[in-house]
Amino acid sequence: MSEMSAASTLTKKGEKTRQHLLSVAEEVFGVKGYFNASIVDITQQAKVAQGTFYNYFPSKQAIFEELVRNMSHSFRSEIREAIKSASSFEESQRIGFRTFFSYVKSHRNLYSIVQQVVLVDEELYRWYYDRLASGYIKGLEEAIGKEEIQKYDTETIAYCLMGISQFLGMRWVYWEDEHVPDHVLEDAIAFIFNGLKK
Amino acid sequence: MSEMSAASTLTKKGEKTRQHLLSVAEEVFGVKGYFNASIVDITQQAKVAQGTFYNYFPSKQAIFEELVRNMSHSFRSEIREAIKSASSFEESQRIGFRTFFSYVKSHRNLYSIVQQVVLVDEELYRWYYDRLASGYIKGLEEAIGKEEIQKYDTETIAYCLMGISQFLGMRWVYWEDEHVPDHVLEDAIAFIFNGLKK
Amino acid sequence: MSEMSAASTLTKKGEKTRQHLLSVAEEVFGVKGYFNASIVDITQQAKVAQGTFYNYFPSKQAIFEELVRNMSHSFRSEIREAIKSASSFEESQRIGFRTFFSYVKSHRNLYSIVQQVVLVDEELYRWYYDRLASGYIKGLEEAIGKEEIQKYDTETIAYCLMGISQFLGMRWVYWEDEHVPDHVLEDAIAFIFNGLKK
Amino acid sequence: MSEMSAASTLTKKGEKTRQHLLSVAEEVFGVKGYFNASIVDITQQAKVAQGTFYNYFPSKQAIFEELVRNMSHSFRSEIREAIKSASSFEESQRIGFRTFFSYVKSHRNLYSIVQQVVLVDEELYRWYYDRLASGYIKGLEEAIGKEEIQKYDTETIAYCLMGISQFLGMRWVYWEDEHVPDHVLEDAIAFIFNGLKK
DNA sequence: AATGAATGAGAGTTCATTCAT
DNA sequence: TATGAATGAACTCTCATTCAT
Repeated sequence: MSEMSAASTLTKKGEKTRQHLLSVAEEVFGVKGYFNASIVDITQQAKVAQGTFYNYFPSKQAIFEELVRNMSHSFRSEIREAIKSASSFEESQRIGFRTFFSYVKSHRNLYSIVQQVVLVDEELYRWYYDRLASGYIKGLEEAIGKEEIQKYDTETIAYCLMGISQFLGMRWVYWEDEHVPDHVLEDAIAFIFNGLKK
Repeated sequence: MSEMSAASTLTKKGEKTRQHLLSVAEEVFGVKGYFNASIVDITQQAKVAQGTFYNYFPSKQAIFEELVRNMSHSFRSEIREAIKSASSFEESQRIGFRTFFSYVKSHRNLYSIVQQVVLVDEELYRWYYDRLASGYIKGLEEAIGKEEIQKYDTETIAYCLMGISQFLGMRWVYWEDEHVPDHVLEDAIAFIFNGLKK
Repeated sequence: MSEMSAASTLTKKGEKTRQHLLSVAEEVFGVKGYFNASIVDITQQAKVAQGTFYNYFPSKQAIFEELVRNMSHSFRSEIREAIKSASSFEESQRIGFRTFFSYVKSHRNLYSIVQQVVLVDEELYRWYYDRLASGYIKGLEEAIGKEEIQKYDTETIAYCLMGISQFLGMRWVYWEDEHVPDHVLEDAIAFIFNGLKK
Repeated sequence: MSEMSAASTLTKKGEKTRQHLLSVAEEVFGVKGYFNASIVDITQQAKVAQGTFYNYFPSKQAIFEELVRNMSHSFRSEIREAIKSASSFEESQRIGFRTFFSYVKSHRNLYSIVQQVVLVDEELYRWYYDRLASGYIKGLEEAIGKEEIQKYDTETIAYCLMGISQFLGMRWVYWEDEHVPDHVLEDAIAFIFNGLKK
């Protein structure tokens, strides 16, 4: 439940090992998938003994969940940071989308991991999208307050927007391993703004 | 009907067993997930011996793939049938969405299975969405031809629409096990049509 | 125990099926080996149902044993026939060797089967070589009686001769799938006759 | 010493377990045969868990092959050692035969294993006899050089000699579980020397 | 803190054989 | 006579986890 679980005290060396395992696990899970990846895969690639893994994480599922939570935070904070300077709802959306896709492009493994959460821990999966949605909802409510966009049910639109970015990311970044082409991004954003504007 | 030939000849009894296994597998995979479900789970629930399974399917993955292909067909043909009578693009979309959600509601397990395909066989996963997308694209091109909607890149919009339905289905049908509420459906459709109209 | 086991009465059609299975089994066992070959391999290649097999043979081992016994007979009778006309011990040996190697060359599968007997049924294995040895012994005793060769322990020499033909057959026929080269055959025979002559 | 590296590091305890498994496997394969022996047979007799087996050997075939290679080495080095002191070709042959038979007598299981190699891995089988043959050939060439024996094709004679020892070993040591009787050994050696001498 | 040996339940799959039709 | 559906025990192998050092 706590986001920094594990042991109460860790020496510097211990902390380093722990982080190393997390980063190796990110790659292994991303490439092989949660179910096809084994603890041995992780420990071998990390060049530690199997037992070492269990000094830092209580189970395979635990390290996976920690990765997901980490990703959720880093991803959302990156977006938050990026749209800080935006002066309008439209601009913030545009920046948000771009950031999302470039994040996905450079964290392909993490993106792949999210898709697997549903099979590992449904609760966590819902948590992940709930948190993500709440960011969207806040933005939408503000824009509605300022009468920048139509008065839709914000949760509905939030899920629409998440669906759109997820599927465009899947189609271009994940399948083709390319950046989402500009004309695609422009058409998608045009579609969305037409859909939202008064 | 089946895309994979399997055995050369199947008696009536054999065909029945095979269908029974398929239907039990649908439930088991849907509930437990592909990786957590075992052949024993399927054969026990189907009340046949483990060996019987392998008289009809060469592997666990094979039966899973057949389920996905079956679903792809039945789902798309149901939609196709439903929107036959629609007199405008708008009406066909509205009917299409409704049909999608009611299909998901009554085939919860199949829906859950699709989400897992990506982890089992990525090729099949792409095949599934490619086929689905091509249906959307055809409808969009027609509507553009008739100048009912704006001239967007149709593939982009197709993936947007698939993303939207997927996420609304996930949020209300899959998580809450309810029908998508009317106000959600209406807002989503309004959003989409505003987005598309000239 | 009886060499014609199976059913008491067989129609013509039944007898044909039975022979067909035997001949297919010879190939399958020869190529894949007893343990790697399955009844399905045999019935599929013979184009009959699995159940049909058990109408004619009580078990996998039974058909294998019948093949071995058949081979033992046909092989020995071929040799016997061939050396009938020989006018001296030396000539009969020379003909015997040639016949052995050409038999092996044209019945590669049967030869391969013999090598497996030891793992399937040790008793049968000993029976096979006992019978073979007794032919050699008879010939040797005769030659000793006629003072054509030295007075060795005939069983010992019989096993020496069987070992020699077995290993030469293995080396040239089985491994290279060629006829035993003439110079090999000549050297082997020279070695043997020097060894035996007074 | 081992030709296959297996794990990167093995503690003393690990090495002990590994050797124990090898020695138990030798007995199990020797008694039941490769195909009739299961990993469970080995681990139960070794009193370790099934999983332990796979900590040391990647597969059933791998441990079998290692046994064969070990045997090949130990057997040949024992012979080599034994005939070191021989002052003539004749003496070395006599000692070699005796050593062969006493090796077989005290390593009945290993002997039985060799007979099975052909069914498990034909390449390994040929390797085994090639190596063995090359020892014989070297001895024969030397003797020919010294004009101690006739000028035969050495490979042919090597296979003859291997066949002879194999079959005598089978007949007396393997089947009767006795030492090869002296009169058999003497007759065989007489036969061979008559065959070889000038 | 780190190791790696040991575990054992459970996985997917094979196959000789039986039996009702 | 021929069929092929059904069986279930047995197989090889995997892997998350524990524990003594």
